[in-house]
Parts: sequence; structure tokens; C-alpha cells
Amino acid sequence: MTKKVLLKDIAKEVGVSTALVSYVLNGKAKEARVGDEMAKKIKKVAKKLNYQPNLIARGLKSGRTKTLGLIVADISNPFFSMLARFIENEADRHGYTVIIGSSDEKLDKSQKLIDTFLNRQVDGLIIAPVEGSRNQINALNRMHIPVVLVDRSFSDKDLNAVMIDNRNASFKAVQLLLENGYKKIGMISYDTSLSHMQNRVAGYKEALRESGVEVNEKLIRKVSYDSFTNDVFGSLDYFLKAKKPLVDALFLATNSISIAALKYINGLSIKVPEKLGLVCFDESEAYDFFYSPVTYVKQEMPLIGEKAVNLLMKIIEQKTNNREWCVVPANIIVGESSG
Amino acid sequence: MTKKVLLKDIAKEVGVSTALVSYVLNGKAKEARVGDEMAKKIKKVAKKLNYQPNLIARGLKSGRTKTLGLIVADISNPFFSMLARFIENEADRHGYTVIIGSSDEKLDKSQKLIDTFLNRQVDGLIIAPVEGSRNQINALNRMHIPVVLVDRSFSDKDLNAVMIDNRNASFKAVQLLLENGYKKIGMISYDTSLSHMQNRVAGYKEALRESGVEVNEKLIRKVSYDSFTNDVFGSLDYFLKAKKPLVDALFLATNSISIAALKYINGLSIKVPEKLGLVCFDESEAYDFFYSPVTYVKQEMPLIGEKAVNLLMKIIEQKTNNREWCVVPANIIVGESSG
DNA sequence: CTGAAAGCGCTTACAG
DNA sequence: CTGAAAGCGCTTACAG
Repeated sequence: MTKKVLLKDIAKEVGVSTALVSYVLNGKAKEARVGDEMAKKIKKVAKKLNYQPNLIARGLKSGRTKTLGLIVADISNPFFSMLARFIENEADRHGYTVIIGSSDEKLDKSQKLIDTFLNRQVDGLIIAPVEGSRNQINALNRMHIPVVLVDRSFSDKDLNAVMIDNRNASFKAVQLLLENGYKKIGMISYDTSLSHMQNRVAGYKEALRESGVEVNEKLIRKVSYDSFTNDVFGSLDYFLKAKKPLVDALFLATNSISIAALKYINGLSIKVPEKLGLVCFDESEAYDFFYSPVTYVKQEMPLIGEKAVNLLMKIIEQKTNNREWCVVPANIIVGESSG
Repeated sequence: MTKKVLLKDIAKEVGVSTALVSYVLNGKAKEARVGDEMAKKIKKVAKKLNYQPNLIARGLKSGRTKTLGLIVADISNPFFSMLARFIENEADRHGYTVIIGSSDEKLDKSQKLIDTFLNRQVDGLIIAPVEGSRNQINALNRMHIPVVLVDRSFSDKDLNAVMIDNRNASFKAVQLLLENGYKKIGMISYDTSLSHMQNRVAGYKEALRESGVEVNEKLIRKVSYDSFTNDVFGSLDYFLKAKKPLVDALFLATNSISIAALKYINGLSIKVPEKLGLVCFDESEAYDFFYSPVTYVKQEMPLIGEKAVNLLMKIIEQKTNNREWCVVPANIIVGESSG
């Protein structure tokens, strides 16, 4: 068993105090006016002994752990695992490590994760907030814990957040369907007050209005997170199983809704895009394999991850006190399902 | 800003030493023979003040951080994000938090993650090892760091590992193709010496031999991790673009290979399963949407995650010194692509 | 230019 | 049954 090398081992070997070693190894040689010769010597010995600082001890003393907490709805959802990957990459570039947790869109799990992460003294949090968790975020703000929201937020803008322009993305998606001649466009979204869904619905409505199509609230179906597969199936039955289908096109507001819907539509006799136009949201390996390759709204995940970490860094380093609302572009990838 | 409640705040309020409080809150009231009354009082005050222990301080003192490090090849690969999710769940059940990193199958990244995690004093590691990382694992063993390998291992069994019976799973997959009348079965796997691929190839060969089919090494193509998409396309050209196709069925050894292959096959005129039988490995949202729903080998991810964490717990708690090689079942999910 | 010392917030032998 | 005290491995004002 190789014994762990400590600061004092280096100090002993060089014949100085641990303070000197600490200063040098933390790049504060100048601040502490340590001699060049000495600094060089210390660095050399540290390297020779392969010194690895105990980050726990450093964290306890300095109050900074160089750790970020990331709370997503479900790390096994490809959208979030992609996001996590890019956040991990960017955090690493800044010398930070990421702890990840899945909230399952549940308030209590979200709170439990926040508590765990705070007890671990994370320097900041990146959170895809759960519906109704505004209090949890407020509490973090009161404690002056740096927080950046991703993917969604609450309606007011008094928060740090990074996300796409959901309204515009949806607007363009629905506009595309309208341009391609579809008249009765339905939408399936999650039933939540969170900003991303609200804005996706708003963009849908805006596109219709701008084309002079009256918004029919019955064509907007909201499914519940806990029973979304069944709810999606039910919505499709509602839309399509009448004698005369209520819609000739659908805008599906997330990847999970889209996958469920595509599975169901696969089993129906209705043909995409001839009888049913489709635009989905987010990416999925499945989209290209649907018999009519799917048109979808693609979020720039690398940018979202990068911006979120960079914004958090700025807050942690106290370079900003402003609330920042950072919007990242989204593009429509046109397949065949949109006509 | 709500001030953080410390052990000594409780001690002061109750009028005892921090030692007592620590014992009681850590469930060691009996060991330390603390009075029942006192214990109750301490717990009550802790709850009232909403005491949250500083896990960093505890970690420094106790040497145990209740943190696990997880190193996967790529957290954005659905296989690993699923695995991560189940590991996260099971770790949480044991009161542990998980730090995740992606090695990209690269030795240097793997080493860097190991270093980072050790500097953060993780209590143990779960690793999907990179090719050639045997030294890294050996070094961890020498330092007596608890380690459990997942998904793959090295050929010798002197390690703790949790994975499926890759040989048998592949054997059954190829056997199915043979039973369905395919004669010339090719295989695409990764070019690696790691156990999982070796065993998948071994199972493939065994199935052929048992049916009296001679193994033709030319029908086993090995693709490189860094250029696998192109390599898979090239392999398919090799297999199928001759005047007379070299194979009438394919066994695809991972989800990423399968997705790439399915995309390419989608663009060819050859029909699945009539002219080309297929069995893939792992799950993907895409499998069900391929025009001929895919037959695949399904790994029991929840079990793998659970077993890996439980084995690691046993090692951390020193309940075992034996090397354990834990094999989890895998099943074939029969679709239409296998004939 | 360098060192002695306090302290981060806990845990845990030890003494009584 | 309970408390005083040492110590985990660092960082950082402070003194010289």
C-alpha cells in the first residue's frame, strides 16, 4: 500500500513549513513573496513524490469544494444525459467535478437532492427545476448559493437561467406545418406551469394566430408526467379515432411524448405525412427510423451545457450579481414527417 | 441569509458537549452510553434547528465520504446513462452519493478521473474499464481502494466485477439465427481485448461450432471505437456489396454498432429479415421503429446497477476480501429482424 | 522572504 | 453517564 503523500511530507523533504508548500502549490508564491529558487525546489519535490492534494481537507478549510451539483429530471433520459455530458466537460475545463441527481419531477426528491448537495458543500448548483419548486430555489438564493436553472424556469425573470427560445422554436415548428398546408394542428404537451411548456404552447398559438387560424383549446392536450404514455395514447385516440379526425397534423412538445406518440401512430393505419403531419421536439435515435423520418426541433446541447457552467462560474467568482437569462438558439431539422 | 447550524449550536442550546451530540446523531448513543432522556432532547433540538451535518468535515475526520465514483465510457450513451441511473438509485438507498465521469475509452481520461475521484476521497469506485487499464486497476488494488468493475473486465478473474453472461447471451442470439435457417452469419464487434467483446465473439463461435458450421474469421469484423461509424459502414459494404453477399445474417455486438448498422441498412435495398437476419445487442428507442422490429439481447440494467453497488458496499464495509465475479442474466427479446 | 499557529466542523479514543 | 481534547489535511492571516 503506497502511503498517501501529504503537504508535510513535502515540507519535511524540502526543509520548510507546510505554509510555504501550500502557497507555492496554489500559485500564490508571489503573493506570499516566496523565493523563486525555493518555489522551484518545492514544485520539483511535489512532482517527484506525486503529491495529490486532499480536496476534502482543502474544501473544509477554504469553504470551496470545486464541486457542482446537477439536478435533472432523469439522467437516463437522453436529453438530460446529453446535457450532463456537456456540463461535465465544461465543468472539468474549469477544474470542477459534477455530482448528478435525478428528481423524477418530484418536489420531495428535488429537495432531498438539494439538501444532500449542500451538505456536501457544493460551490453551486445547476438545476432543471421541478414544477412548484420555486420555494426551493428562493431558499437557495436566500442562502446565497449560486444557482443556474437549465431547460426551464419560472415565469418571472428574477433568476439565472439558460435555455432555448422555446416560444420561437415552437412558432417555427408550427409555421412549417402551416406552410405545408396542414389546417388543423393539434399539440400534445406536459401539464405544467414551468416556462418551457408554457412557451412552447405560446409559440404554437402565436403561429396559428399569425396565419389567421383560430386557436382551439381542445386541440391542445396536456399529459401528466406520471402517466404520460397512457395519456399520449388517449390524446391520439381523441384526435384521430373520431369518424372525422380532429387534426391533420401534430406538434409534440418533448422527446418522451414524441416517442410514445410515434409508437402508437406506428400501429395505426393513418399515414404520415399524407394524412398526418408531425413535428417533434428534441432528438432521439428513433426519429430517423420512423417510416417517415421525423422533423424535429433540435436544441444546441453543447452550447446549453457550456453557457450554464460559464454563467455559474461567473456567479461563483462573484463577477456578477445581475440575474441573467441566457437564451440559446434552436433549429428545426426538416425530415419527411412534416410534409 | 440563514446561518448554517453547527454541532456546537445544538450543544450550546442543550447545554452539553459537541461529543454527546455527535454520538447521539450518529446513532452511537448506546455505545457511548448516553442517557435516554438526553438523547431524546438532543434529537429534538437538532430537528428544531434543522441541523444538517457538514459532510466535508465528517469526511475529513472519519476518512469516509459516503461518496462513490462511477467511471463509464460515455454518460450520454443510453446504456451507461441507464446504468448510472440504477447505480444512483441503489447508492442513495445506502446513503451514498455518486460522482460520474466519462472516460471516452481513453486511458489518460480514465486515469485523470481516477485521480480526481481519489483526491475527493471517494469510498469506492465502480468502473467500466478501458482497454489497457489493468495497471490502473492494479494500482487501486494496491492502495486498497474498493473497486467493482461493471459491464466488462479483464480475462483473469482476480477482480470484483458485475456483468452479464456475455458468452451465453451471444450464444443464444446466434443460435436463434441458426434455428431460423440462416447459414452465413457475420458479426461486427469492437476491436478490444476486454472481456465483454471477447466473450461475445466466443459465444458467437460456440453457437456456430455446435451447429456444425465452420467459423470463418473473415465474417468477424472488428471496428475501432474512434471511427466506428465509418468502420461499421465499411464492414457492411464488405459483407453485402459483393456480387453474392458474404452473409445472410448479422450479429451486432453493441447498441452503438447496431444503430450505425441499422441506419446504413435502412438505405440499402436488401430486405430484413428475408435476405438479412439481424440480432442486435442492448436496447435502443430505435429498435422498435426499424421497419422490421429488431431482435436484441437485453441486459438487466436494474440488476446490474444493484449488484454492483451492493458488492461495492460489502467491500467497503470489509465484509469480504474475496474477489467476486457476479454474473447477471440477459435475455433475448425476439422481434421480427431475426426471421 | 519564511514560520508558527489558528481554525474549517466534525469524530472518537480517553479519562473521569 | 458525560466532557475535554486531539486530530483529520489543508489554508491563510499574522508576526517577524
